[in-house]
Amino acid sequence: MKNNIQLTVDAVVFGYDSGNISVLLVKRKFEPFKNAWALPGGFVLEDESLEEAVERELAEETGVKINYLEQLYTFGGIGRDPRGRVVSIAYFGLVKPNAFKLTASTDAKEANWFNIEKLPELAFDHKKILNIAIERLRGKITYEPIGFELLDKKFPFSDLEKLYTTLLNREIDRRNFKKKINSLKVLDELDEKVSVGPGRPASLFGFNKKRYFQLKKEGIIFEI
Amino acid sequence: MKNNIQLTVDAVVFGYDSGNISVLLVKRKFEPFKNAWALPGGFVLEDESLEEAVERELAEETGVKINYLEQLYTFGGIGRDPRGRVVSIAYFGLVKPNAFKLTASTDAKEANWFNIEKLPELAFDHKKILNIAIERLRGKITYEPIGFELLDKKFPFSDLEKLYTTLLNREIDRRNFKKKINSLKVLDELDEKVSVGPGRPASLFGFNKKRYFQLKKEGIIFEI
DNA sequence: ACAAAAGTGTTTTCTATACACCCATGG
DNA sequence: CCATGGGTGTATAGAAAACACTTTTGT
Repeated sequence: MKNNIQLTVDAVVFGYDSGNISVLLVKRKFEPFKNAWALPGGFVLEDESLEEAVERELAEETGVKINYLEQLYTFGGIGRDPRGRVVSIAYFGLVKPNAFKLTASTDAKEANWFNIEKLPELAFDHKKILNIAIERLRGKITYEPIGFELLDKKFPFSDLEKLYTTLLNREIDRRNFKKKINSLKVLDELDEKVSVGPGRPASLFGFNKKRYFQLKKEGIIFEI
Repeated sequence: MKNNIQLTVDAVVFGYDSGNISVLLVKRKFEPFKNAWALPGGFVLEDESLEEAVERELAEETGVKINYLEQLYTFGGIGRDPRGRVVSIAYFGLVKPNAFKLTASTDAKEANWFNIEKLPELAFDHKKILNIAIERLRGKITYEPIGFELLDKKFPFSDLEKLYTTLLNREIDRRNFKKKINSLKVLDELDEKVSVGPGRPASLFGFNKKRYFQLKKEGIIFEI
């Protein structure tokens, strides 16, 4: 009954900042695919859960602190790793902009952020995994209020709007969008304004975690 | 880098017949959990894909011919198998009533169908897996026209209606339901009627695969 | 003063829901 | 002839979509 299948985890971690969706990649130090960019990840240890494995690998390889993590899909095709049979459980993660900016500024490291429109060649079948993750992100954001996971604790409403237009790649009517978000009651308007460059200063919003988790539990469909 | 993690697949296969949703279980012949009911499944071989493994195990253990198969979730908790670290990739399957009836009638076998409301104790964490699968089935049927996978090629409209009322556990207005299904244009009305017992004979419907796959590709949301 | 971004309501259209009676057959 | 299940349309309410101007700041 013993098989010789190796088990890995891979993480597709998205970050967002002012109109750019980026994904976290690491440069491979060893063969195969030495020097190619790849999703962070690695072998699962016998005494750790899958989630622990993902978090450990992310910490080791990138130092990025994840904000949201869910299982994406398991890839088990026969020829996907030249070293032999390797099955990989892919995870889908989101980080807040501060984590994002931090690592992004730590240039010249072996980990880096790439705009999802401008990706390098990827090792293994990681391109395929990434595409599935992007699809999931696009899909998920329309029926679950997951977008907040990518924004700062306090954010102007226009950030949220820009996130949706970027991700869905279409214009959104600001008034209708606001109406819909308001109807969910997940946003608390704060007594604080922020002003960046010309234009009227924007109120900052926070999101109401309690209400948010309640909606998630109800499996809310909110169809942007 | 070698780990000692074993990899299995498990299948949650649903069948439907006249108001009953059933799931396919097998009785375990060996320890651990000898004689307990469990999801069909087993170890993945090194030279087969995950889907091949599921289909092989299903054929070996139950003889049931699957009609629809998708990956459900991967379970990798540390203590889930007393034999050691075993990670299981669970699949979600649907069969047509004929396959369903066939095996159901082959009584006294080691494989059997159980109404999802009347389940026995299950081995391992299979109860948890099954619950997640049921959730997925309920959810999926409301936003993807997946229900047809559980019905015969030709079926009276009332079968479809009954499937939905059973699965969603609420009454559905027949006229509104018909309107909604019709608007998807996935049903072709056939020039054939069937009559079972008293009552007006029902027209038979087939479903339009072409249109159906097109909708699936579009990720249609149809919200029953 | 003007350019740039934020903020705000109303009308129209479409979709969802509620609702009840006639039809065709078997017994 | 009656019990059983199949088949059909309309009116109302609610949700989504279309649509443009005013406010506040920086330069």
